[in-house]
Amino acid sequence: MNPIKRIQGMQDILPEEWRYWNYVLDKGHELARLYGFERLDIPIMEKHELFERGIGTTADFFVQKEMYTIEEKKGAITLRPEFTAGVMRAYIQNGMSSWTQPVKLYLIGPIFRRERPQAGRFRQHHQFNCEILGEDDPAADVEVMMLALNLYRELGYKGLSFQLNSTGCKTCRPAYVEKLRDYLSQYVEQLGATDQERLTKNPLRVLDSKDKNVQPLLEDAPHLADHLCEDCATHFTDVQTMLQVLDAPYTINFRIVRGMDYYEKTVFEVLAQGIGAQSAVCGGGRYNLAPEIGGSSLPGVGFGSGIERIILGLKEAGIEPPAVPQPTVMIAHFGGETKVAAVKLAFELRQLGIGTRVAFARGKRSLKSQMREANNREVSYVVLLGEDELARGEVVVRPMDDRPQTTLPYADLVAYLTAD
RNA sequence: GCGGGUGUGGCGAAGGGGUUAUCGCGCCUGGUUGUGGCCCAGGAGAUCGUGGGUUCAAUUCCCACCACUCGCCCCA
Repeated sequence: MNPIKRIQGMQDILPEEWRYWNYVLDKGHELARLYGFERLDIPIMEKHELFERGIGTTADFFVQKEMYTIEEKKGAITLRPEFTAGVMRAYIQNGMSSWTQPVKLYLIGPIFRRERPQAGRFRQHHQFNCEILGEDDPAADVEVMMLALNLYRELGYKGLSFQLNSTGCKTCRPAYVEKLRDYLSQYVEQLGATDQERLTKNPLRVLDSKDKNVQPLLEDAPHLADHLCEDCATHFTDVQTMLQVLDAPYTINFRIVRGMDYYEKTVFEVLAQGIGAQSAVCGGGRYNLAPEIGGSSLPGVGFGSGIERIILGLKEAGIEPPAVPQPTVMIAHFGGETKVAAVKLAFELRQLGIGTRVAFARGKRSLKSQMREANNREVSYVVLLGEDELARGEVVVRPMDDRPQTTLPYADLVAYLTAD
């Protein structure tokens, strides 16, 4: 029988990994609260149509990333490949427009994309996601950006900066896209097959091309930032002004064009080292996608950050999170009556908040073996309950460091254990 | 979808056409009638990824497949 193995691209998160996870998640919760974001959870599956309409079928993301979709009698359902569309659905469905605006939400959970896995990229990964809904103030853009930046800073990342761009809006983008198309059309011959296809379907994406032959052509390409309408231009300037005041380093990168169709105005990424060939730990921007999924116009801004990638970066930088604390006591016994007493004592200690393990054994088990287990588990004390001790109402307490062991009345045990 | 790399006890590795497949870590037992770490002795644990081919003989050579992994693309 071949052992059954994990599905490709999916991970087990083992106990030793959890100290990293807890470190990151605790900081995420803490910052979210500090910035006034409230937690939202949504289902990991939605109707396929939500993503189809929300993400946009011309988006590379939608076209190339296979989603995990199940055909059901009532229509196709899909494991979420991102959070934003589901958040918008939840906003509309739960009538959040009647709440005090803006609504600030954060989410933590798994995301599924059927890509070929590699370092820093998985088919199931987890994101920490923050969204501000119902607000078009550029200060909101800056707030989510700073939340992300401070998350990484407080975790211990160094040398962080934003890659920033504006993708304009429905008013100014079409005119720019035509200019870009005209410009690029001169070089059709030199474009690769995918870039040629993009030129017709979504010319903006050519700016993001990794094709080394195409990159030189982009040197003199028109920049969207120079063709923004007044509203978008002001917005872009305001964001930059605030980032400067906050001493947040950023680089304007006209090639940042994100993969989802719904972005407008601000788009940004935060790059990090040490996550394989991947570089973005965080991507986000401003959008207005409620109309696509059947709601009224609603501005939003937010980011998603890959938790696995944050952790890879931490490891690369040699940042050590605190260890998960272990129980401090292990109770050893000699079976029979003494085991029953050990089990009882363990529950009493736990009631008092003292982390306790009991040595398990179906039959006889040597004290040596129990001591070895206690040593491996790094408990601070072994409490020994033998026949004699039980009869006399005593316990032997054996500190696992250099201190001598002592025999105590049962009643004095807690005082001894909590003394230091 | 396309390329590269790797598959040998639980984990990490070495090896090599033929006899009992090696080492380290981990695990178990004993040395200590009821006392861990260090040391010593012993022990359990492997269809050498799967299938086929070559050969008197394959875990070793060849082919295919599968899995894992890294990269392209794209993304968190």
